[in-house]
Amino acid sequence: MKIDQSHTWPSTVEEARTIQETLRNLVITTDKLNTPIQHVAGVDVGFYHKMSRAAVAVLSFPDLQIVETSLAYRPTSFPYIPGFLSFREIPAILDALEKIKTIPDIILCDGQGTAHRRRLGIACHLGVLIDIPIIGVAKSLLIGKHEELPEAKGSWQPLIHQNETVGAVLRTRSGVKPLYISSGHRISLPTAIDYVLCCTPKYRLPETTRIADKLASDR
DNA sequence: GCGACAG
DNA sequence: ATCTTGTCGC
Repeated sequence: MKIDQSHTWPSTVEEARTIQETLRNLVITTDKLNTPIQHVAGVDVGFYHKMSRAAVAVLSFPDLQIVETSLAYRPTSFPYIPGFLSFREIPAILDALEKIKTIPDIILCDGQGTAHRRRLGIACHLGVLIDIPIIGVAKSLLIGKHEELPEAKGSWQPLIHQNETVGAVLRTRSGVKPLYISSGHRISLPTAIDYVLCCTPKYRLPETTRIADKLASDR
């Protein structure tokens, strides 16, 4: 797919913060999906030495079979700073997405969406840049609080930050640590939860992210 | 000031 | 994220 990479990336957190404050206004948290959903994709990034390796895995939906994958390498140019993950990972992800022929209807992204201090986690940032429906799927908490969660698969609780529901804590498998789900772009929280569950037939993590994870970190 | 802190 | 083998439990 064609991707506009003509913009420059910030070199300081101050600059990055300003970009977040600007882009947060472009995020859409209502459903604007292209139906029917035929393809879902997972994206992830692995690091070694000073290189970033981004992986994209496009799966058919709802059967979740691999349709296409891509890998891209690029020097890591931004450090990991909580709240600024997107500036470290997105450049390589865009390179990998550029190589994909099948444009996914929904992307599942490792990390938070709106469950972010400035409501612009990596899923929102990436979503606004490529204008594709995207869901933030994080394995741990960045911000917010929530009530205790029942042990049954499918149960969830709203994730609250500054009196606002910014995401959901979702049990994707009984008796296992929950995932933190939030809107990235062009999808509502309830719909995001539905699709995450559809992509999680067997393990804690969605098939999309499991495959992308493996591609990004396999040796 | 102190502790927390996606990947 | 990454460093790392076997082992306990369903």
